[in-house]
Amino acid sequence: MTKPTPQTREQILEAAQAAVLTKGFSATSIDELIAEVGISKSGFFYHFRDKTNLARALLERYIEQDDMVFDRVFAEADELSEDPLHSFLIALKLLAKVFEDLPNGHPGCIVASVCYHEQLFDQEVRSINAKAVLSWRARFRGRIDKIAERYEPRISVDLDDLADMFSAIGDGGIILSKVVGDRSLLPKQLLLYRDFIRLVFDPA
Amino acid sequence: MTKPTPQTREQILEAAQAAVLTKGFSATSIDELIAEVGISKSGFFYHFRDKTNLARALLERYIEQDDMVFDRVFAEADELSEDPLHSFLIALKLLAKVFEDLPNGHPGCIVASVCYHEQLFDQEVRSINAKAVLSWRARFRGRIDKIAERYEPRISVDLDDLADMFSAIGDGGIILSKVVGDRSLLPKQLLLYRDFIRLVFDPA
DNA sequence: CCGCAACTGCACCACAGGTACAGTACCTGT
DNA sequence: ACAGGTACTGTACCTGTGGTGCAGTTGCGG
Repeated sequence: MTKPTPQTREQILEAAQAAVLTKGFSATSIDELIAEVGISKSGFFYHFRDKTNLARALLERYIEQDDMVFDRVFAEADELSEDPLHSFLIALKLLAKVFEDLPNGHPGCIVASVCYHEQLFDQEVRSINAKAVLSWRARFRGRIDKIAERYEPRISVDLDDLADMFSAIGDGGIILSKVVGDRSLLPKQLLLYRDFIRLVFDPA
Repeated sequence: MTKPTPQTREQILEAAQAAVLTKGFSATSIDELIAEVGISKSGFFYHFRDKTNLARALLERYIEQDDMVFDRVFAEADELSEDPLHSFLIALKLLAKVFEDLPNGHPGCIVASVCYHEQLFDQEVRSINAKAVLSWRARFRGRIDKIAERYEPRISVDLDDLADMFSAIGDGGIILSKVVGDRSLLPKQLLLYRDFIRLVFDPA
């Protein structure tokens, strides 16, 4: 802990993430990463046993960062309202704003990228990926449960599906934004999800 | 036209699509494709100038097949109801059923795959990809416009965003299904989009 | 001055993508 | 019957680079 956490490893991961999200995992060469970071090939293999190990680290780091954003946004929203519905609606608005403020739009979701490379990785990486999506479901399901305790839904909906819808809209919105080249599309989709939640639960 | 359309080319594309969707484009080798189809390397290069050319063909073929499904489903729905809202709701239900009936779930969306490989391809491929998403927007926007002519929306929504939401839910739902390994998630998400449309426009 | 973390340098191989061509089997129009 | 196109096969060859192993080095904390 006396060490400031080896930053070379972090630099490699940062470079790898950007490359993987724009060209795919296999097309991301180790040579290119070490050139960008300024280390030797052996230096790379000191930090990562092999390329698959890099993939796992990349995925775990992405999920961790993602969770931190969610934690922060939900905490902030909870401070602004005690009501579970209003807090959730505030959180979604804050989240939309976070994505809107990213200067070049959302760079891409590693979970989605891994999904479209699944046969390249071992069972463990795929299982980490699945666990991440299920943890998002659990997080949103928890919020929605508390909303449903207080507000009668206007239509009958499965609450797991409603929770999953966030992940779907998120990953789908990222793809939309990237493909069309319009970074406003992701936040707009999140706000549409917010409208749906409001229509389902808000009696007003 | 007397020829039954070279089926070897189609076999290559079929094998390539399955491989690309599960391992990514770069990890899909020409050697592996020709082994599966049972042709020689020269045979491959007779059909495709290079690998990029294969990618373009793959994308164009996917978009074409996708459009055909949409055409069929919307035509079927139009026969069942003259009302634009009801026809749209029927179409979404039919579409959910189409995906539910796929024995192994949706194999993946080439548009999304290309999106996560963009730097690998030239401007033309990326432009084809963007055009596909915009054509989905136009298709759904057309339907939604007709609904909005007859039904006053319960909340104020941007109709382009509402149209885009289908693409987002579709691509996001595919990822969800693939990652969690539950093929029911995609159709469930489509039905949730249907619920949203109903809540927005249906006065009942 | 020991020992560990964090590297560098070098050698190596398999294999993928791609090129170049010559040859062949079959079908079609004239 | 034969000219010519389509749809290939076979062979040879070249380049780049991904992935790996391992021996050696540097610098810093204790």
